[in-house]
Amino acid sequence: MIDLATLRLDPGAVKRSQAARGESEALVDDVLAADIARRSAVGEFEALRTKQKALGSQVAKAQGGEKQALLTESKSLSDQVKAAEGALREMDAALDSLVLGLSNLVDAEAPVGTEDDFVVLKEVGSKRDFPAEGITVRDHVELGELLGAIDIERGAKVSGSRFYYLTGQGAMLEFALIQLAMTLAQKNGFIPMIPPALVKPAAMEGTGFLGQAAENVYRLEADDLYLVGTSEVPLAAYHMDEILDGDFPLRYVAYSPCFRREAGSHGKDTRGIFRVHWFDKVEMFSFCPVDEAQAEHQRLLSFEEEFLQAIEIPYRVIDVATGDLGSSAARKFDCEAWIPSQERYREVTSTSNCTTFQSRRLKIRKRTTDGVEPIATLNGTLCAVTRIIVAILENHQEADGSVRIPKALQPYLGGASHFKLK
RNA sequence: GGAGACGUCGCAUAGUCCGGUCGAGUGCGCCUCACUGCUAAUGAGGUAAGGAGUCAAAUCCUUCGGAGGUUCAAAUCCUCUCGUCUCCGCCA
Repeated sequence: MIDLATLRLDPGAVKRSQAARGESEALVDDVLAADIARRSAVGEFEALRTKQKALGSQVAKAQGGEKQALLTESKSLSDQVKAAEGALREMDAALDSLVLGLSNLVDAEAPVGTEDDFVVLKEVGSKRDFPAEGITVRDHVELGELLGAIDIERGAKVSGSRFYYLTGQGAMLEFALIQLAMTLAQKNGFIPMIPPALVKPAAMEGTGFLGQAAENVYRLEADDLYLVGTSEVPLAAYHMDEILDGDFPLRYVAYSPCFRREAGSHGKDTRGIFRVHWFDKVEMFSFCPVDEAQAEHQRLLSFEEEFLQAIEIPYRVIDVATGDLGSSAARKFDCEAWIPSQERYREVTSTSNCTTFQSRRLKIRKRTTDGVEPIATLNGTLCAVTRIIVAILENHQEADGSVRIPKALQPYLGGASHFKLK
């Protein structure tokens, strides 16, 4: 949620942000109008309520005929108060729904433009020259079959398209990745968490996933619960309605399943496990003071890079353009791993600085010497298991279809150096 | 799933039966000041959030788990709901 005080002061800035995202500028004027209407309704209601309260205490003390007269007066006032309160509630609701439609203010540093206008910040690691090694590149589906690591056919049989089984070495690889990710995160000061993957509407709404992303969210009608698409949701909502004390940044790392309907991506990445309806993920989340948020964002990015480097995957980092940011994000960096079978970089991690957008919605603040203030929230992927499996299998494949295990993962896989053919 | 108890300002609690004097008392914690060489102890004062308003104040409004209702008036009465605890049932 945008800060209304800021919006009143500088509506132009909000309009520019909306424009940069390719979203409605007119909405800003609508919000301003609704805000003025609401404030006048507040005044009316409060004036009447003050009167009613004063009269009420007179009623309590009065006797006999005087009391009857006061009661009559009070009765008619009561109707006016109810009407004024009703009007105020409508104004409140109208303003709320308008404000919730506004996306976060984009960071001034973020590249302006649409999806393709991202800026490549750097490329790290070296891509293998497979032809030079005499290797015909196999994609992860083929490798997964040869290794007995991924069973996509049966995933489809049991659950439908975009579902899979990890089997044997594939299943163990997931555990190894999680262990490595959680270990690195803990070393970096994150508190490990296993959060619930089903959440109430307030948590989903508060993290901004019921806006433009709503069509990608699974909802359990019978119980009014949502399946989370990322543990960002339960982690952000963990401190919902709380005023935080103590040391910042407050960092959590969670392992959870993630569920996505992939409604808008029919026909995209239909092969393999690159884009699936369910996968497991290790996600970082940080609560931090506003003036430290940008530095913390860089740190989250560096933790993502640390992980990719540990598993020896060539990648690049992109600064995502304003038009491709989620509604909560002010700025976003993606790490894209090199995928040999596609001969291009593909997103494997993403880190967003949501500034105070989520914390305002979720009513999370931090205590200061004189009062409270909103806090910034940031999130970042540490390991999206399926995509990392794709990257590992393809980048570390050998001529016979076996796959080299990067050193950092070996301790979690019984010290083995390779995934062997089944 | 069944039976019962409970949910109040950081924590613990009073107030609810019998509606107005309750935005709400007390203890602890915390902050400021006084006193003491320091600490402790003691004394005095202060100590929720959100909103309207203002240069800033004053002041006013909202909130007693949540949502509705009754009433001139609700922490207090009614309904529903969520959560916690105890006991029973079922179960990984």
